Amino acid sequence: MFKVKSRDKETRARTGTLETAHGEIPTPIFMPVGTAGTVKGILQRDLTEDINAKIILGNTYHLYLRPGTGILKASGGLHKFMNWSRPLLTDSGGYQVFSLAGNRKLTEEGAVFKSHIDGSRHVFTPENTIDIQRIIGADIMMALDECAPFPCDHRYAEKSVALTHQWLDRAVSRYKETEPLWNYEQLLFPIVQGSTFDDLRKISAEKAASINMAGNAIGGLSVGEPADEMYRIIDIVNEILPDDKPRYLMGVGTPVNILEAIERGIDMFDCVMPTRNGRNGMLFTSEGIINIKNRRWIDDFSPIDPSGPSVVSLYYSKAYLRHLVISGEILGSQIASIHNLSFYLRLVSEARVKIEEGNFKRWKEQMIIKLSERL
RNA sequence: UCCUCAGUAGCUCAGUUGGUUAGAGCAACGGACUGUUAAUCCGUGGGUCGUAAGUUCGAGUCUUACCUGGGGAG
Repeated sequence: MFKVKSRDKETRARTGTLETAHGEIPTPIFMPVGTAGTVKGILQRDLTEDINAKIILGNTYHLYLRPGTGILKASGGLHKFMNWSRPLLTDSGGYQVFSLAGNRKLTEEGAVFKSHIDGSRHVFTPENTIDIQRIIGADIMMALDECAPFPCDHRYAEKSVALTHQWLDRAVSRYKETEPLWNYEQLLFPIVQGSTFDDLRKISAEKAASINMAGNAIGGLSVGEPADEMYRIIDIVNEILPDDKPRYLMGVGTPVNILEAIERGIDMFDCVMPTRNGRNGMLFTSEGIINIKNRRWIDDFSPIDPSGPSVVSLYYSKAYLRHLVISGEILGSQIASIHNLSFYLRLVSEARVKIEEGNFKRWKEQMIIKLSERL
């Protein structure tokens, strides 16, 4: 159940709450990515207490291959398995089918793919990805889709959308004819596709809206297209997606991307950027974006981020974090990830406050400038 | 003192029977990363080949002397 709390007067931005079986999620929200049942390098305790993540992702593809549905079922679902009591969302594996391009084949039935772990053959269908997500016990499940590559021609995109829609119908049927395994409600979100083609995006948004699920997702963006293209598509799609349901922009993005999308009416985000880029030395701070590996930080003993999105941001210096990352120390990855995730969570939290205060637009314009700066 | 092995990039080392602008890994420096196949990947700089002489059309490669280091003998 989604409730809109307040709306920005100048833009499509809004705040709200999404109720799930494991708790209420304030929106707009950023969801840390925890592919294999872990947000890489971060303890669940830090996730709840320091970062204050309201919901995290898991991935059907990865969890299905390892540890496998047997263990997930025996453990009582992913929440229990990983000791996470807040909401979970699982991606259907559609994106993996896309990113494993060389190793898969799409058929009407589903996606045939080879495991990146041992090369074994598997098939994902709209039906079995629902079944797997039932076993995982995700509060929000995603329908299997095809994430078309960019660039792709209209013909390919049209066929891809048709396949995604056919799969969507089947996923919805399976969803409706099955019960949750763990005695709590699981939501299912459809995914809008259509590459950068306005007509296909409109058709796809209408399709998603028509099946009347608890929320809707936009996929197939930030796959290489220019940011302006992405913003344009978001505008087109959000014009059509129901306003009283949450809109989830999958896989996005940079802090700037997120603010631009919030302005356009997006409520939910996920992205590997704060964790992966953090591990690789990229820090998002109130002072700008920094590459902590650069020599210039070698003797900068000021806090990682004096504005302190997390305790580690204030507790450790840039010079120390540089030393850790340069030395390949695990703690470096952890600190960078905790800081970046906290930065992202605080960014959306501030956005919520600004929307409610009625000065989102002005705040956003100022933030964009700061967030684009590279030090 | 003699014998022997070795000296090539900051480090550890490749470099065919002599044959073009001497390579690698690591380190350094910079970059990429957007529903994670990523503690990953890409790029750049850096060498009087221990020194000096010789042989040769041509020497990191062969010869001689010396210097430095390892091992051995006395």
